[in-house]
Formats: sequence, C-alpha cells, structure tokens
Amino acid sequence: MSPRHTGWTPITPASEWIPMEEHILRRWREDRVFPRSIEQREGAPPYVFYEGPPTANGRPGVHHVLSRVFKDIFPRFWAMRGRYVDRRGGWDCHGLPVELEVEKQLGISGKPEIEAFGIAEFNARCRESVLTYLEEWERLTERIAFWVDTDRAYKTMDTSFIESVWWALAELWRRGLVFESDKVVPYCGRCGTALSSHEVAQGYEDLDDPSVYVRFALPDEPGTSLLVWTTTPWTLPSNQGVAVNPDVGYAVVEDGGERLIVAAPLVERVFGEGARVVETRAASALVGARYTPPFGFIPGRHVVIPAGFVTTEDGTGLVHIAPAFGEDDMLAGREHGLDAPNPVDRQGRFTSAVPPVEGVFAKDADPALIDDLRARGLLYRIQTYTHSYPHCWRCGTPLLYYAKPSWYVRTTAVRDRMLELNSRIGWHPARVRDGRFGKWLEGNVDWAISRERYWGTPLPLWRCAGCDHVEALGSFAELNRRAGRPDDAELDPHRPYVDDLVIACEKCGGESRRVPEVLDVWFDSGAMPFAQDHYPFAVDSLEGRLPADFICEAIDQTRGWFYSLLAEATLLFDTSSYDNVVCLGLILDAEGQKMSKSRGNVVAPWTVIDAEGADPFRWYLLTAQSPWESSRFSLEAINESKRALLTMWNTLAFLVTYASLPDGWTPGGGDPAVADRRPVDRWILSRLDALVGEVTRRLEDYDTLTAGRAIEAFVDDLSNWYVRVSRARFWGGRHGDSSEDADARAAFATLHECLATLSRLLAPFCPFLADEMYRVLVAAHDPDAPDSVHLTDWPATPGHADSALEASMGAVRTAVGLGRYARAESKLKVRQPLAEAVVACPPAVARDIAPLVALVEDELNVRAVRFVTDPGELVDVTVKPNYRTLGPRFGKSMPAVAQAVAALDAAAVARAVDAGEAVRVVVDAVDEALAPEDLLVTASSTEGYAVGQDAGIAVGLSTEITPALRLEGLAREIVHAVQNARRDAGLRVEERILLHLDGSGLVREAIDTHRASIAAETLATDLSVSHGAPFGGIHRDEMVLDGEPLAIRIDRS
RNA sequence: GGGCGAUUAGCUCAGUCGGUUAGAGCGCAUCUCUGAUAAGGAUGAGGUCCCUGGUUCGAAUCCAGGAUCGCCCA
Repeated sequence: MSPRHTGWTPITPASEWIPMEEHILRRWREDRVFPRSIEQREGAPPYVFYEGPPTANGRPGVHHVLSRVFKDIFPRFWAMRGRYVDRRGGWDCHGLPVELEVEKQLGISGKPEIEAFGIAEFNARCRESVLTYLEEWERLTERIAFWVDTDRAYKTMDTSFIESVWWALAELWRRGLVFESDKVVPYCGRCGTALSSHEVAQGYEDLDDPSVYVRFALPDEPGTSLLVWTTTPWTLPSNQGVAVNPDVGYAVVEDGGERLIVAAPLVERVFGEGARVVETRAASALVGARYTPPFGFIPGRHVVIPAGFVTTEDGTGLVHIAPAFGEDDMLAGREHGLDAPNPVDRQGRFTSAVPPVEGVFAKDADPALIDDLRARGLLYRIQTYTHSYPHCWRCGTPLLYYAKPSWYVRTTAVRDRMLELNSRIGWHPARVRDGRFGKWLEGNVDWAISRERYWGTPLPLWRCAGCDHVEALGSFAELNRRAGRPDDAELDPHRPYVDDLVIACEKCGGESRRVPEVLDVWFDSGAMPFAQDHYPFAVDSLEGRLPADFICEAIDQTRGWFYSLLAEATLLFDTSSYDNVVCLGLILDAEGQKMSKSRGNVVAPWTVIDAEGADPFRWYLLTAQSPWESSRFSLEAINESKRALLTMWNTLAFLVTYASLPDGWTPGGGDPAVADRRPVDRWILSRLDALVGEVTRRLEDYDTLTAGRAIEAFVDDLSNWYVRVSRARFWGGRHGDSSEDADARAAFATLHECLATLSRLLAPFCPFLADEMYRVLVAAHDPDAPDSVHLTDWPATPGHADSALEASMGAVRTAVGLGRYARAESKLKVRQPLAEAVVACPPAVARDIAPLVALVEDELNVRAVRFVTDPGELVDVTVKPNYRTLGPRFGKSMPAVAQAVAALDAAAVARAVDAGEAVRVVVDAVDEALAPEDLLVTASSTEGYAVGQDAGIAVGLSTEITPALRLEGLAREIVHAVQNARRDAGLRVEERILLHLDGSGLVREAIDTHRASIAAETLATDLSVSHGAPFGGIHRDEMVLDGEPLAIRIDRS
C-alpha cells in the first residue's frame, strides 16, 4: 500500500487535474482499492448489476462513455450504502459484425467465399478479431473510472457460456417452446441470413423505390385489365394472385380506349378529375376472376382473392400477391390455395426460373423488369416512391422479405407474463415501460433465433437424416456420450467442429447431424444472467444473481438487450431479469446530428479526456441534462459544466491554505460543539444536512441530474456565502486570544465537515476529485480512517437541520443583495463605510434578520442597521390573494375574491397578516375569513428612498459620508492597495512585511488615523510614513486614490 | 402509414401537483468585489413557452388537432 501522507499537503491546482487523475489511478491500482471496496462488503445484501456486453471489435465512442458512467455511479452509490456490489464485465463476441470485419480483412464477401476459405480458419480469425480493441476498451474503462471487473469478464464465446446457452435452449425445446416454421422473414441476401425483428429495427433508411401501376389483363373480358400497384416490381414474376378488399366497390374506368379496374374510392387519385367510370362492381364480382400474369415464367393460379388487409389508402385497391415475399401474402396465399414459388436464391439473386434477370440481385432487377413490362405495354404508370425501408443493420444491403424455414422461440406463449413482469420494472424514464417497451411487448411475435452463419453459438439441435426427428442436447457431456466419446472429452462447441459430431437418432437409430444454423447473438446477450456463471453446471442457484437491481443501456436497446433479458428470464425462470433500468438517450454532435462514422462527426472519448479530464467528463454526462433525452455534445459544454467543480476545488484550496499556516488547524477534536458555533456555521451545516438527504433520495431514484444540481447549489452557498462572510475568521486564533481561537476552530471545523461530507457525496459522480479531497481532508489526518473515499460509508444525515435559521439567512442574503444594489445605484463602493442601512420589511422578516444583523452590517459595511416595520412609513405594501390556497376553495368565485382583496386597506391587512389574524372579506354577498397564508403581502419602496426591493424587503442606505467615514474608507482603500502590492510582490499570505507609505492630504490623514489597523491587516511589523517612497525594497507601487496620491514600498520583515 | 419522444432567452438546457411576475449556465453590455479563485457578485438587454382550438376561476404544464425535428416500427 502507498505510504500515507500525514498533515496538510498542498492542493493540486485545477490545471493539473489530468495528471492528478492518472496519479490517483495508479494509487487505486497499487492499493487494490476497487477489489477492497467489494471485499469489505462481503456478506452484505447484494446489489446486483449486469454489464450489457459491448463488442470489442470496434473502438469505443463517447456514447459508450455515457453508458459506462451511468453503469458506474449507481453501483458506487450502493456500495457506499453498504451493499455487496460485485461488478463483472462482459464481452459480446459472436455475430455478424465480427464476421463482416473478417470478411473485409480477408477481402472476401458472401457465404460461398467464406465456405471456400474454410469455416474453421474463418472462425479462428473471428475469434482473434473480436477482441482487437479489447485493450483500448479496458484502458478507457479504467481511465473513466468505470469500476468493473474486467479480469473476470465473461465472453459469450467461452465454452462455459455456450454450454449454459445450450442448457437454456434444450430446456425450452423440452417444453415445446422451440419450433421450426416456414415463414416470411426479413432476409439479407448479402449476409445470407434472416434477421430478427430487433435487428431489422436498427436498419431503417429512406429509399427511393419505383412505384408501378401494371395492367393484369382479364382474358374473359378483352380490353379490360386489373390495374395493380406495387413498390416491389422484382416480386412480379412470382405473382400468384391479386387481392381485393371484400368491403370495397370497384370501378371500371374507360381510359384512352381501354378499361381499367381500380377501387372506387381511388378513381380520382389514380386518373385525376373527370375520369369516366363506366361501371361499378362489388369486390365479390371480381373474386375468382382469372387474369394474365405480368410475367409468364412461373406457373400459378393467377386468380383474384379477397383479403381484409387491402386498403384504399394508396395504390389502386388491387394488391399483387407473391406469397414468398410478404407475410400478409403468405397468409392470404395459404388460405386460398396459392403456391409460394421463390425464384430468388439465398444470395438474393434471381435463379434461372426468371431468365431475363438471372443472377441479378432482386432489388436491382427492378429496372430490367419494368422495361420488359413497358415493352409489352403492361406498364400503365411509373413514379418514384420514397419510403423508409429496412436495410441490413451491419452491411447496409436492403432486406428482402422472403419465405424460408427458421427456428423460433415461442415468446408469444409468455407475452402476457412479460407484460406483467414489465409493469413492475422501474423504468427511467418511466414512460418507456408503457410506451416504447410496453407497446413492443404487446405486439410480440415469436422470436426468430436462427441465423445461417458461422461465428455464433451453434444451435444444439440434431436432426435425423432418416426420420427427420429432432432432438436438443443441453450439455457437452450429453453430446459426448451420444457421439460415443468420453463424457469429459475435449470439445469445441463452435463450428465446424461441433458439426462433425454425429449421434444416433433416439427414435430410429439413424444418423443425426446438427442443424446448420447458429444462434441470434441477442440470445447470447439475454443469457448472460445465468451463462456468465455457467449455470446450472458451475452453480446450482441464481440466488443473489438474478434479477439485477440495475442495468443501463441506451434507448436503442429496448428491442435488443432489454428484450432478450426479459424474454429469456421469463421463459426460463418466470421472473424479470432486472428491477431497475436506466434508458439513456442518444448523443448528438454540436449541430444536433447523430454521431456516426459515415458522417465523420464522431468525437473520440480520448479527445475529451485529454482536454478536460475524466471527472469533468463524468460530471457533464451525469448532471448537464436529462440523460434520457438526446443531447448535443461539445467540448465547450463540458468546460461550462466544470464550473461548479472548480468553485468547490477553490474552496478546498482556501481551507488548506489557511489550515496549513503556522498555528493553523488540523481536524481531530477540540473544536467547539456545533451548538456553540456561530449562526452562519449552523446555517451551512443545516444546508449540508438537507443536501445529504436530497442527494441520497435522488440517487435512490436514479436521478443524477437533480442530485447534481443540489450539489452545485450547495457549493455555491458554501463558497459564495459561507466562506465569503467567514473569511476573516480563518485568520483568527493567531493572537493568543482564546475566544478568537475558538471561533477560528469553529469555522475550520465547519468548513472541513462540509467539504469532507461533500467528498463522499461526490464520490460516485467524480471519483478522482472526491478521493483527492478525501485524502487531503480526512485520510491524511486520521490513520484509522479508510485510505480512500470509496471505502467509506455514505454519509448519514448529521441532524443539524434548522429550517428557521435557513429562513433567516435567506432574508439576510436578500437584504444584503438589495443593499449592494443600493450601493451600486448611488455609486458608493462597498469599501466606503456608511452610517446606516435602513431595512424596511414586515416584522416577521425583521425578527428573522435580527439575530444575524451583524452579518448584514459587515457585508454592507455599515455601522448600524435600522429596521422599519410599519408598512406605511418607507414601503408601500400590496396584498394579493394566494391562488394556490384559495383557488380550490373558491373556484369560479376567484375573480370576486381577487376584487374583494384588492379593495382592502393593504397596510391594515399587512399588519393583520403579520399578527397572524384572519381577514374578513365579502365574496358574492357571503362573509368569508381569509387566513394569513391565504394572502400574499409584497412590499415596494416608497418613492425616492430605498433603492432595492424584493420579496417584501426594501433596503435604503444613508448616503452621507462624514469626514470620519471618509478617512475610514480611504484606509480600507489603502489596505486593499497594499494587499494587491503584496500579491504582486509574490509574498506568501502569512509573510510579515515592513511597510512604507506616503501620501498627501487626506491619504496621509487616513494613514495616521488608522495606522494600527492598516498594519494589522497587511501583516506589517513596521509602518513608516515619509515623503515619497524611498528606493529599494522588494516592491514599489504608486497610485491615485480618490484624487489623492499614494506610494507604497514593501520589504520582507 | 402507425407508435414514442422533443419543440421554453442568441446558444445549451431546467421547470415538481395547473396557481397569477417562466428560470439557470454560457455569450453580450454596464458596474462591482477579491490575499481561496482558470474565480465571485449585481444590474440590464434578450421570451408568441412551436401553432390553433378546448377544459379550467387560472395553462409552459391537462385534452384535441396541426407543424417541424428525432427515434422506433410497418
């Protein structure tokens, strides 16, 4: 462990935060602070956190920092609250992104080329590639102080992880929840695999498609055609039918010598005004009609069928049906006995079934097919139609809707249970529960879990070549046994090795081989609650591991990880897998555009860290805006949000500067009890009390924004009021005066308690700054204290709350603010003492201020404060009804109440309110009593006197400057000038000086009159006055004060 | 086409249960304080709380419709 410093050490300047953070990182590492923070809570109730695994085959971006910072703060908070918070990292290893990367490296593309290259070697490359940036991820994770155990990180490609996933799939199989079905699926021809709906969700992009109107001739009615509309001309060769809406009338329109049939409501839309409708028919009259298909390559029934899904929103009301290429088409086709021919191969290219476009990618065949239609006179119209169309989320190829067999998990079986469990999840923001996520669950369809790819968890399903019987194997031991190997034989569950293991069919004894598909990677991620611990093989219970207390990802995971976690836990364990989830927004660039590699507007996290440091980065992400809204990101924004941290740091530096002076102060007892301290001490401690409560509540509610604001407000109070008004006290106690000494100790102890407590409240937000504060303030003075703030307990409310005192101080601060305003208005510097301030306010406010009146005198630099409490004398008062209390009582009569109140004698009402008496008014001929809280009394100054007013207080200043006050003001100007000179001379705050002054007239008189105080304030052991400042000395300065010359010379004492 | 959000000062954003005078920071202008300060303070300029309608004694806030932007889906 690092040697512990004792006593005060200087504060690292804010300009050195970055090297300081790096130093602290080394200390954490050497002192094993993170592991110890977990170990010391062993046996305590767990707070369970799951790391949603990123893939390490790409570089981390700022959005990853966002999620990792939120993943860090709550576990830190709960660890300090005493919970056992094991935090295990994880890496998502499988999936298309990895394969794509390797394809790129190898310069190959598509499945045939992968197979030619060899699956074994391909997967070996995937295994290497997936962790390309692991080191950078780990370095970033550590640098931003995301405390997560990367040494024990689970990897979804680990054999233990895969075995747990197999167990889960076999379990679901056993319960009949896994099935194979021919279904239309979103299919990527380039990648050669179906995509799950949550993958499809990630790839929508606007696409210009042809929108074509095609004539389907009716052979029984020469010269008459169905006008059919489609945006996917490439599916026309596969046409098997035309669907009409059974509830819609259809019109026959004569158009340039031909007769075209469209839905009656769409006639005008298609043909424009003045179309000649020669006949209308019910849909039933069309059903069963035969037509000539647009292309003759593929046989079929080519018949009109009824279908409820046909709309008259757009198109022609006659829908082209190609059952192989649409879910609706497939269902309607089955119902009416249509075939589902599919002339598109697994690469998305036309087969020889459609000779003109053989080998062409389906969507690319549109122009050739349209030309063909046009040449044969079948094309009625072509337009361009821009719509949002799904693309492969990784390779960007437009997806095809395509019928093929796939493996499914029957999630619809637990749909209602998922909804029920979801209703109990603490969503942040809450709206996601019933909104985006809830709606998604309501529309749940069975989860397509198979992918015809290579680098993934192989499906543990074996199919018999003889009898087609399928069985699921849920463990490696079982597979080995069935394959005739020893139970514990070495086994690589990845392809192609696992594909070589042939088992005997349990039914017919025939040869059973594994199905070729691998698993949707989202199933891997959703399995992590049990697979990271190799359940049920390595552990037999998930007690304390499931569900998680807290998870966090960006909103785009609603259909990804948030879903896969919930679905799998519900299916397998009948529970949710998380109790709370923070759902983060997107990070946009400074222009409000989404950051993406293609736009080139991605900000690298290292840029931010190197410029501003990790803690300012964290503070910005945690407190600058609602985390679930998308927000604009810029370096400037971080710099702005850093302000509060700088103020806090300056306050810390102030304390250390004075405490470490000779005869300074160290923590550790002998300080006055809180009850014996000054009101301002008790005030800031009361504020601290409130702050601890507020931050605790907010973090319990996963609200970092409001917690951070509360901290900022406190820091402002501490620095700009407490330290400001207490500054002189930190000089006290150096003159052997015991009462001064006690007062100084009280001030030090108070400020120290505030900052030390602040260090613990700040620890989850800014772990570096907080730890440094704690080290300087606490650990360096108390050998028994934990050596890091992250090993301490979360502060308890210290019990210093005093709401009356806070109200009083509020009034004082208002009065001082108004007084300063009054000075500014009359151009009277605060250094010029004045005889009197007059504070006009209600008696209650005067009573609030009275015990703290000395503060007002000091801050306004006046000899005395006089209160004027009679409303008539210096202030006008106005009385208004309190709508908040009276509104519910009087409702519609509120205008009458307002009128009645306005008619009252305001001064009399003000006195009554102050005395706590009810006021009677007549409203709508009824006598009503208004309680004091029902009336709002505001004061405003009478003309020509007071110059500041607010919240029932007005402050005026006597502006007469007597000769004595003038001299005193000058003396303070002289002190100010000397202090500046000291600073310019580079003297330490405590260094004694020999001071030589010269000035004429009033300046000379001021020096003579206030000689002792000038010397004391400037730490001058000797003060000499003569004509002109002699040469020599370490510093000389000359200036003009109030038209009078002043010369200063300073020497070291 | 549907769902979910967002729209508040020049910029970035808060705004609790509907309560009459809507806030902060930054920027700008003027002034000021300071032996803790990469600071602080005061004042000012700057607002159609996206629009329209409704509910209500009272709407930035609730409801309906619309506009724009974004996300999610079909």
